[in-house]
Order: sequence, then C-alpha cells, then structure tokens
Amino acid sequence: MPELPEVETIRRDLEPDLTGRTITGIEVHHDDIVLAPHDPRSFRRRLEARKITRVGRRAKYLLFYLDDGSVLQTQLRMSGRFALGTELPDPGEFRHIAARLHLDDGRTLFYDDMRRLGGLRLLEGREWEAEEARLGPEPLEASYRAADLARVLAVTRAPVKNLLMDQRRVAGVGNIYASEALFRAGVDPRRAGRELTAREVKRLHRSVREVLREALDQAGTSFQNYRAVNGRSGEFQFSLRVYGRAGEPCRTCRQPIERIVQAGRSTFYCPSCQA
DNA sequence: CTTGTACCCTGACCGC
DNA sequence: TGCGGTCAGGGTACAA
Repeated sequence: MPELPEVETIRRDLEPDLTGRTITGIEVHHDDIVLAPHDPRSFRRRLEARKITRVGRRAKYLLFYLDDGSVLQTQLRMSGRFALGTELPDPGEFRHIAARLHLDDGRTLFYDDMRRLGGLRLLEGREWEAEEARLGPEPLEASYRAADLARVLAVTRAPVKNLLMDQRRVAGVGNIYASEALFRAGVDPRRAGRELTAREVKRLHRSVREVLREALDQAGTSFQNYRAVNGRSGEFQFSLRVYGRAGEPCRTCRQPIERIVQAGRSTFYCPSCQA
C-alpha cells in the first residue's frame, strides 16, 4: 500500500534508530514473508550478528544495508508496517506480527503484515544492484526531467495511468498518486501515453513531483492500512482531490468524480477537468 | 518486446 | 447476525 512518500517517511522514522545497530536475533512467525532467494532458516543464519550500516529507499522498497555488503530489501506491498521499541507499542494496531528483528540496544523491530503479500528479502550486494537496475528513475531527484517522462511516454500505447504505475519507467508512483498527479495535470488517465502533447507531458512531470513532495511533507496518506513507524498517521488524505472520491463533487468544478478500472486497479478522475 | 488478467492474503464494509 | 460480493497505497507469473 505505501507508495514513495509513505516508504520515505518510514525510512526517515527508522534511520536514526537503526543506523549502527546490530541484529542480535531473528524470529520469523510466518514463513511466507521471507522472500526468495532465502528460506527462513538461511535467512536467520545470514542475518544474525549483521550490523545495519545505512537505511535507504529505492522506489517503494525500504533497504537495510548490512556490514557484509548484503542488503535486506523490504517490500511492504499492501499491508506491511513496522514498529520499533522494547515492547510492541500498540498491540491493537499490530495484530499480525510476521517477524521480529532483535537489536543490540534491547529494542525490537517488528514487521507486521496482515495480508502477508509483502516480506523481507535478503540479497547479496550484487543481486540488489541487478534488481535496482530494472527500476526507473526516482521522480523526486533533481536529475529527473520532463524529457525522461517524455521518452517513456512516447513509445507506449498503454494508458498514461498504467505507465505511471510501471516501476520500470518511473519508480515509486502507485495507485493514489498516479490518479492525483493526472488530476493536477488535467490529463485524462485513459489517454495513450504516446498521444500526450509536449505541453501535457511537462505538466504531468511537474504534477508527479509536486504531489509526491507534498505528500512526503505530510508524512504520507493514511486511511486504511498505511501507518508510519509505531502507528503514526500521515496527513495527506485530507489533501486528496480525486482518489477515493467517486461521486463526490470535484473541488475545482463541482462535477462528480468518476471511478473506472484500469489494469485491474481503480482510477479516479474528473471527466470535466481532465478532458 | 508489450499489454492485460489472475493471483497471493486477510479484513472491512455494504446490501439483502 | 449471517452471508456473499466487492474492494483495498503491490508486484509477479503467465498468456495472448
């Protein structure tokens, strides 16, 4: 569920507490959250006694860089969350603990995942580099230009909404912010990527960056599953203009917001403002 | 290559 | 209160 702003918020929450900590013990309560190539047994063995040198993020992945060069990649998918403390801070909020990482300062990093679609993946540095190379550019980097978006849009017949969600073309944009960025740019989500004008591409590029930046400043969007570390809520749900607002009036023109399905996911848009 | 669909899993919600 | 259907910030395997 978390997209770039949510994962980055979690990273910022965890970084000061986890950097330099050593993992002293690992408990796995649901085997299916240990992702390939490891099984729970080798996962525990390889993680034991490793020190976390850095907490990073790429696309929607939170990354723990370890002192032997390996990388613990976490995929939160739809319902993954973290809590950190000597005890579980809010047992009512965290009812599906899938794994515990015990740390050398006496605290525990709890991984909670109700649907268990996400998980933890331990990779050699080289393996992570190969994965990383398949991801598109980070849209909040200063080096990400309208020309980068134009290049991937120009060669696709798929709807622009689907393009924005494709992690190989641009990293970190998910279902909420794809709809929100398209609304801000005034672009119909059903339009074929290659049909967008240069002017529309420019607006969309600006909107993607703007909406991600604003959401990050608000610690992300919380309405169902997403929470930052220890259950902290984001605030961007109050700034959403179309997502989840089917039938409600557009904040710009008062026409009802519509919901359609694209690639199996809900898309929300204003038929009047996004003509 | 690209594009769409099924699926993984649990829980909340809605209409009957 | 129960029951079935639908939906949920994701990603991947597979088919066409």
